[in-house]
Amino acid sequence: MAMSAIRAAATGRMTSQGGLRGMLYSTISSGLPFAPPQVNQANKEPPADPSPNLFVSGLSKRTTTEGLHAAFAKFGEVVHARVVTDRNSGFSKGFGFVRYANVEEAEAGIKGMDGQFLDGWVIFAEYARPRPVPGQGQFGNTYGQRQ
DNA sequence: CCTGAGCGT
Repeated sequence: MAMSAIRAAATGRMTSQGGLRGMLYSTISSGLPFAPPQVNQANKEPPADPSPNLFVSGLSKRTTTEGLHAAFAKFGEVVHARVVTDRNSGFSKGFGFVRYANVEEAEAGIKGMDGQFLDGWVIFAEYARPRPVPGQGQFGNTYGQRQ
């Protein structure tokens, strides 16, 4: 019904998956105080390779790791979840990462939480990109890599 | 911490 319209507008997938990410804000208003970041709908960029690692964006500044974990735990076993916060101040950057125990759960988590409301903001969930790598990094710690 | 886009301490 009405939710389907919001769902479609939130995900922006409709028929084909365009590469639009940042497009929605907290409220769907007719007049935005500032112009939208991008209107590039001809961008053909594949989301990412299927992995248990999830990249969640569009989070509220008040959303924390616990809220993210609790939200995604409903669709699968969340091994680890983290909301990326600024190292200098410690405030949320507005996005985070969620790692499921399996890729199927990750897919279920995406389909379950992508375009949904969390803390009053529409969040976007997609597969996270593989990190440069391990061992020779800056921290040299086994924080979290691909399985 | 605001303008919010974006792939991590």
